[in-house]
Amino acid sequence: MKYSNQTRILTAIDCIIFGFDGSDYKLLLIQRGFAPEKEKWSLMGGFLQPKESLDGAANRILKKLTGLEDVYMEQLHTFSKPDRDPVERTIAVTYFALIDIQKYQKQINDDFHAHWFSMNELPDLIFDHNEMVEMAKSRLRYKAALHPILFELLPKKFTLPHLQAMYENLYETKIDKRNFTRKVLSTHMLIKEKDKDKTSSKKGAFFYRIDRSKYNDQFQTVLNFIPRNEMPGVNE
Amino acid sequence: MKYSNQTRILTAIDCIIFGFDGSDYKLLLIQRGFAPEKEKWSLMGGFLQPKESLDGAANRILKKLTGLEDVYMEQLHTFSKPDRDPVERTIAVTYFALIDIQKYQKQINDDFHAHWFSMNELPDLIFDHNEMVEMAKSRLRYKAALHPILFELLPKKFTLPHLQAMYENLYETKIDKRNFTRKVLSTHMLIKEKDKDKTSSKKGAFFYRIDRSKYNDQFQTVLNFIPRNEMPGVNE
DNA sequence: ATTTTATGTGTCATAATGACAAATACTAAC
DNA sequence: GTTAGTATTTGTCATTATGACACATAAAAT
Repeated sequence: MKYSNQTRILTAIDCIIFGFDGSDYKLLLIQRGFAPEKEKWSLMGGFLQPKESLDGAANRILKKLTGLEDVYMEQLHTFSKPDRDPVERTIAVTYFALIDIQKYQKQINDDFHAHWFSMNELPDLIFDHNEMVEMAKSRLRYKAALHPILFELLPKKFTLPHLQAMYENLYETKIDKRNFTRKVLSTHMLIKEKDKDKTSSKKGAFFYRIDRSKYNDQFQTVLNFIPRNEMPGVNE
Repeated sequence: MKYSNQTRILTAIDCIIFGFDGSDYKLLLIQRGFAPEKEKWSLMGGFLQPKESLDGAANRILKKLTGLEDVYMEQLHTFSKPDRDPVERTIAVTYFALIDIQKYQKQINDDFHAHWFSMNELPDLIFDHNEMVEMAKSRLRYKAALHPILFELLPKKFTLPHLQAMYENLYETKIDKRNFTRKVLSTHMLIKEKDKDKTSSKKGAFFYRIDRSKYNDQFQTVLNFIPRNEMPGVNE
């Protein structure tokens, strides 16, 4: 038994993959290997398979490109303009993923000619992928203003200046060190290590790591690391 | 030209339609008119048509049931378990809508045997519609804690006790009148009317209406009408 | 005139926030 | 060995936001 007189169409999954290299946000893009728009830059994607859920497909696609599993990923939005893919009608379900750029850099499958682009210097993308990226950036800014989601971009050990740079960069603002540190440490989500990162200063900055249980407990809590009046970019 | 060797499937749209009758949150459900699960309660839905976007489909479906247009509606999530519809593989894109329950005219279209159910006393729904409703409730609680979205449920004129009841009911908490009023009025999104609602007290409560321009300006702003520690239900 | 009932309003103590500058640890240069 | 240089680290104070708390008021009903 089937539903009669209804149209069946393709379902694509596209992944917006974020990284942070210490000073800039990056997006992982690939060079499309087939027509149309061959060799143009694109999000990593694929088609939904018969026995697969969307979450399953997104994870499959992310793993194919990066070799990684158990990555932070959430469904973003489903795009559906009738002519968004000139070949054939396709709706695209987008996911956005946050990965530790160090961890994944060497595992990238280069079949796809993947490349990390600075989030602020992206090439033109195929179809409606520019629009997808804009929505993902907007969602990231929104969510990061309220939840400690940016921690997903960090390596196991990181410093407070590193963390602060991540927030300053995302909201294009300067934050007072003392106030920022106070707020971050008051959550008790960070554990101070004994060693320092000496790469960026002579004095060196202490490493910290995430207290995973505190992090998970407080993930839903509405935080406020950024001064409220410095959040003009927060909207969705 | 087509993509070869890929599976094409049905795309459904399902709408979670919220209302507030002055004391309780309601969901508008219909009795499914065809097999399988005929006569079981269900969300209002339909299939995506060839030349239609998802937003277009959602609005079409909402209008067919309620007669209403220009309603607050946003895409919620796309559901995709391979066997979620026993007839045939279908992915379902859900939308949630907030409407002024007074504007809904049942006589407009009773082909669907629609009925408003209390949000806390819902019948069992077909397929994965229970899960959809749970996600919508969760999203509503989350978003309403941060943005003045519940105003979309209100009639043109409403009272402060009416507004407060909406928040108290959603978060199952009591809020101090004085503190609530202070916070709400400090946004300047409300305009006091000269007349009163006499239906719920002898003294009567002044009507207010929304200042649309202030409302639009501040919609993205992160608000805090509910005491933070009273928001255990806020998560997404 | 009195009672009744929901509405409308003000104060205070505490917590959170933003603004602000000096000392420190280490390296490198002399 | 001393000094200079640079990013890191840390504390105070004034202002604002918040939560806790109780009584007067308007209008209808008796």
